[in-house]
Amino acid sequence: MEYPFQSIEKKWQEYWKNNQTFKVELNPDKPKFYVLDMFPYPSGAGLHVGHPLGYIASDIYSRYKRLKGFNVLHPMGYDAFGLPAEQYAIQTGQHPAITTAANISRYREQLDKIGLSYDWSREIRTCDPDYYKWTQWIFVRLFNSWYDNSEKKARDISSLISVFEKSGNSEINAASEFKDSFSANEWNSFAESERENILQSYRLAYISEATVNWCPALGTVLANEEVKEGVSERGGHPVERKLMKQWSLRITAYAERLLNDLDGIDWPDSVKEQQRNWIGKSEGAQLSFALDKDGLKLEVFTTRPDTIFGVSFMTIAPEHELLEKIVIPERKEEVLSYVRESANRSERERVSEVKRISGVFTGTFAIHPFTGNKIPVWVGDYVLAGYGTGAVMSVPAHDERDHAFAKHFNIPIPQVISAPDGFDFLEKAYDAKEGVCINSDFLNGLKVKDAITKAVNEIESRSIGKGRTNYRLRDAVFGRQRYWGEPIPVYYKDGIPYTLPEDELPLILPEVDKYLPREDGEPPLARANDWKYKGKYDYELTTMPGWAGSSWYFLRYMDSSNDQSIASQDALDYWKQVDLYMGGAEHATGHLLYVRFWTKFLYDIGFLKITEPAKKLINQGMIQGRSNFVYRLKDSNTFVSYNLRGQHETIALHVDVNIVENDELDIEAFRNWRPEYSDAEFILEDGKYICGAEIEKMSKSKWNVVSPDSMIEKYGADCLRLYEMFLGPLELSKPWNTNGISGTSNFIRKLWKLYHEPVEGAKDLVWAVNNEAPSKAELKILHQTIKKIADDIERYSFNTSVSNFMICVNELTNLKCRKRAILEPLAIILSPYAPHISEELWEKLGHNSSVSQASFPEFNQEYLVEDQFAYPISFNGKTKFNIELPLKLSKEQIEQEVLDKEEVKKLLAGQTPKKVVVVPGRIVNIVF
RNA sequence: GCCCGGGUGGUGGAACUGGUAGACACGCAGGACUUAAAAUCCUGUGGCCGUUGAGGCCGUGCGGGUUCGAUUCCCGCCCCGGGUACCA
Repeated sequence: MEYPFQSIEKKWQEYWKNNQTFKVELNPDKPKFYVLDMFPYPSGAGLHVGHPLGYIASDIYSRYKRLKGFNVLHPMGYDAFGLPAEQYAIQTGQHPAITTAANISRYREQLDKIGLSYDWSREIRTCDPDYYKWTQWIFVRLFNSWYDNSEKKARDISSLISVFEKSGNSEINAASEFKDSFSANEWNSFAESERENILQSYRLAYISEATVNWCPALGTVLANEEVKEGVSERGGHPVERKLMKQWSLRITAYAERLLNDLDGIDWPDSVKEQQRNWIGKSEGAQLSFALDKDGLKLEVFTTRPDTIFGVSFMTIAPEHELLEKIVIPERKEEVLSYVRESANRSERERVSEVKRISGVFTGTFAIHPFTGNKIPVWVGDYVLAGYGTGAVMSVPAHDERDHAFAKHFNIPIPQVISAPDGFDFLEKAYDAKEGVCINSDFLNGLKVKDAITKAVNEIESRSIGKGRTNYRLRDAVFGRQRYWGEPIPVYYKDGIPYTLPEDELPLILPEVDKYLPREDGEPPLARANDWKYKGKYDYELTTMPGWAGSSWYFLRYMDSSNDQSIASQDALDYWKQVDLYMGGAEHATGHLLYVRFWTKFLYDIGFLKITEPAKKLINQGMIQGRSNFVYRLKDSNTFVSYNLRGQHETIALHVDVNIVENDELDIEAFRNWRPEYSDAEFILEDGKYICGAEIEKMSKSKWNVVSPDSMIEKYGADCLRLYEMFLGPLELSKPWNTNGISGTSNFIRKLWKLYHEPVEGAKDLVWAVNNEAPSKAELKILHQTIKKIADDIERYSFNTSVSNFMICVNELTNLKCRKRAILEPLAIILSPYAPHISEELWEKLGHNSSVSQASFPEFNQEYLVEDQFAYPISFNGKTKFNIELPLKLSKEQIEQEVLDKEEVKKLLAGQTPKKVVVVPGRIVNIVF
């Protein structure tokens, strides 16, 4: 019998569980290493073969680090609050906690079968009150903090209040939208509600009236990154703009630090770039244009103050607060109807009709601060209320959008920056930051970059405005009108929000009769009976968004059962931060930005000593599905094989890939698959039914889901692990094709046969490892492999490791090597990849502890030293043949030896080489 | 449009700092074993021409460049995947 993977894999999974092999404790004597997977949302569909890709890679890395002597923290848990469980609860009435728990146990079963070396004693679930107590705790801390721009850190709100009491707000440089100023006396005379209103515009967690993304179908608001192309990321429902009272987190206070600190972390460039774009820093100037009315001023933000002499009109957003005041009576009706029209445009329309140009002249003029010219003020929806000042100075010659607007409405396009010869300003704008200023008074002749500096200086010295930095990043809307999330620990007294005292946390999610919003539109938590703080104060009814629990979970694993704190100071000091973080690229601007934000906040309040959650991040690629199709003749139950389908009129139908092998349909299984196919007829080719195939997303509806369970049942977990790695580079997306798995399956059998041999009369293979001394050749193979595997793992090149193991086993098989001195180290280096078979071999080699406690063998260069090298001899760069030469020869000797060879002389045919390039140990190139 | 990735055999992919392109595997073809099949093992397998124990030419998306030598570096273009979208 060959390698019995079923029994052996089960045996070791039980061993690891019973012996708590991967349980880890603080150990100051060992260097630590923290490997984290992005924890999954446990969906009802279970894992498909794409999900474990990252888990396997990080597991290999963890196991490797253990062998290298590190104390490895490698935990797993569940992002357990979320919409699918709640949608299911709405449909069925089943409490989402029940569905979630069931899904979790299914996930756990699947994960266990893969042989992952998690320390399960540290498991967390974000929906567990012992966990979300601390999520709420962080919220309370955010509520009680403000951001001091001078010190560039968050500080306790009490420090702000004491400044207000002593000197009002004039000396405060805070991240706040509060514009007015007040004195200490005024502050002290304010009523409590008035004070709190002011404080709300300083707190890092605050409630405010804000335009939000409202999704009627989901009955909740969504954050910007949960909206993709005008529809909800989950479910694809339309999203509209709506003004609502909302809890938000002041992430904008951290914009600059979130941007700068990207330089210090080893994350994929694409993720860093996405975060940079999302934060969207732009430097320029804010300046005001006087209006020809009532002494009003229009504030604009521009990144191109160098083009200020090219302004031919101004544009303000339809929502601009000055609009009603400045529009002249004759135009009022037209302008207001335009404003109404643009307000009613849904987000989807707005996004899909980007190129539509619309706007209306307000009848008012602004005065150019330098020329004194009158400039018409327009309203146009291409200007966004939420960015900058909601108004722009339009320079059509040098800005694409202004150009389109000017062209559409026949507004002049004055050129102020020199452009290349023949540039047609009627056709498009010249927006490159290259050239010199022209027609621009004191800026004439300056290059763009210098002109920007000069213009800002001039604007400042004339007190028209000043240099300013703007960010695209918006504060994060934090409340969700949903049931299945962390309650926001806030109650209201006289309409003023107060947070619960920290020692009264957690605020437990109450039971409700239905998971829908109440009839009056209040969120589901309004249905909870007698749910009041101290029996009389209303609680906040929205819950936290999905990303709350995941914004700090990496810390909880460090000390997951601590009931006094997020984690003990010892644990935080020891584990510090994640060394390797593995997860999907889709979290680039959501989770990965929030977790950085919370980490910095916890640092500011002195809780952490680190400012970034993860040193190194790897995005594993997606595994796509490979769908199979059958072709049904129109209006019949007859199916025609792939290559014959052209002769008929057919419809392609997805067929379950699990009843197709190498694109050949299992006809019996197909008939049994669905009742309507039980009497299906087939038109075959060569006696087979061949299916069509296509690469698509792996999903139930496309019948192309391959589960890890079915692969493990058929081939074993080690084989699946190896194959997932063998598919290609970790970061690349690639389609799953089960066909190739026989390669790694063969490898495991070959490996087993290296340690075992057939014996006459015996049914099973017999243990065959001996204690003979290894040969030079065998040692060379082993040490080459040790070096390659270590190098591969260090650079996360797991696919090439698998090839290298194959090469090693092939070569040792050819040498019939059964020597312990070779095969024992091999079992260790293989164990991160194929832990079950390695444990079994390790035990058979006579060890009574887990191979995970062994040491990674030392690589010894001596075994690789060669004295001969087969030099490739090329002529004019083309390799013709090899010549074996001693490596100790000098360049000159090599050249002489090579030129003396008959075959070289023959190819030269009497010509004298112009040049001979000799790279010792590499190549000889003869140029003639 | 802009910003990232990426284009190598029939397929997945390899090639570390510019040095023998196609490792390893799948698939395919031929052979051995077998009554037969499966499994296993052996051989071959980039293309074209030629040979049948000769060899030659072409070849890493396309066009150019640098170099003794380019899949690798530079310039221009094409295609595919992902992100983003009026951010002034």
